[in-house]
Amino acid sequence: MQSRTPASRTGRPRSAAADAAILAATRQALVELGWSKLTLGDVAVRAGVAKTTLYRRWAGKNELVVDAVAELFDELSLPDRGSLAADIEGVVLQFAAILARPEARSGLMAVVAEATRDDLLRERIRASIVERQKRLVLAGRARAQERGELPPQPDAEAAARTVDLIFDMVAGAVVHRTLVSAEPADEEWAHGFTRVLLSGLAAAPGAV
Amino acid sequence: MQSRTPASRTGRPRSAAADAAILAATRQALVELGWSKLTLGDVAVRAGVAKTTLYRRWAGKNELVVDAVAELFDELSLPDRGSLAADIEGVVLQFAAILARPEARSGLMAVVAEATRDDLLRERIRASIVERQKRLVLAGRARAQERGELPPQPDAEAAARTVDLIFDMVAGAVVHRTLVSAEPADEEWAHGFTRVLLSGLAAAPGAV
DNA sequence: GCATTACGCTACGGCTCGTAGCGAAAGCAC
DNA sequence: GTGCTTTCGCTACGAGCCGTAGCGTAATGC
Repeated sequence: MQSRTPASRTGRPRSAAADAAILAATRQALVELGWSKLTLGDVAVRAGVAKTTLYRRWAGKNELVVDAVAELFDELSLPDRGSLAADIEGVVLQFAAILARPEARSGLMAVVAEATRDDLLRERIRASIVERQKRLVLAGRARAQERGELPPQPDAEAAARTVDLIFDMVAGAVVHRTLVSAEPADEEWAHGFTRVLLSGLAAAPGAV
Repeated sequence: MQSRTPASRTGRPRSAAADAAILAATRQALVELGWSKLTLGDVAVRAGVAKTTLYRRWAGKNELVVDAVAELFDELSLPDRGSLAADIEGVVLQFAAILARPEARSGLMAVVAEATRDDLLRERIRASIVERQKRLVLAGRARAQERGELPPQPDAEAAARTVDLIFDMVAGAVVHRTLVSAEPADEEWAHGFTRVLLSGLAAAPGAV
């Protein structure tokens, strides 16, 4: 979390239960209050912890919310569904399920907005959230190449660019659908999205 | 802006210059301070206006920033570039140019995050920002169908779903690329994106 | 002129912030 | 057990911002 393991072998250890309680209280406060009305004092009361304890562990609201939201992405996994199309739909639906939670909706976008002016915060988000998502894209792509559904890309640099592009397309579309358009990214939508992503617009725009 | 035109035919009229000064000051404050540290008192000082004047016109920080950012989208247009691919690249690059501005980056995502808990705010964003973007997608699609690049879709409901999907894919990808991945959505990226959107992943994943 | 509305200015209570200081609690080494 | 170290809960504090009220003045239409 806060990367505190170097020194301090003696003395009273930090309560792991307090960490869990604080992060859970943060998510609860995000649901009930939203980002802007969330205060650290309120979180401390909800968690049954002194406000000073909170400030000893996190630098501020931004870092706290990033960690609280990051835990929601622990459940991400990519079971092999047999085809590239099915794998993509699986990733989309898992991501959509996380973004369907109100604590993820109000928290995630807010910290991304703050990260536009804070490089350390953006790196924290990248390491604890984005990287986990990207791993799913990499895994799905590797499987598809083994199946022969996608041609191998020997050029490492070009392959990295492609993965980044796909990742931005998948994650961006789900986020935009959920937060801006405010419509659910359900199975029907995921199916249509996968069809366009795989075959393109010109291919079969009619059928669903 | 604040949709104040119904009554009030007499009395001192509201200063249009003050509106412009306030919105410009808001954008400047967004650049220098970011969303979370922006205060309405500071904006009032920058605009050379009393703080009470600000509160008479806008309900709060959210509404003010939406209007300030919305003005950035006035420049959106879609000149006919002769082909669907070129039109898409044009839309992507125009959207990317707006998101390259720091006042758009920190402001837009923040209000979207707030809108997850405020239906009126989301409607305000939809009407003043999203709708303008979507019009470009609709125009590009209509042109492509006239050219024969895309088959016509007689089913109105299915056509609307397709437009929504395309819109979420285009806008979402640019936003994610710019804000989350924190990489520029330049011409090379727009080119690769357009190729995937039109032809799909399986088609030609190698060449750029 | 008169009525009406917008403006600038000042002042205020209320809330949150982030920190300091203190005594008590919970571990480890001996 | 006795000490040493670190964390914890609690209280209190100055600072800053919020959103509003009140008042006198400025700019319109009639």
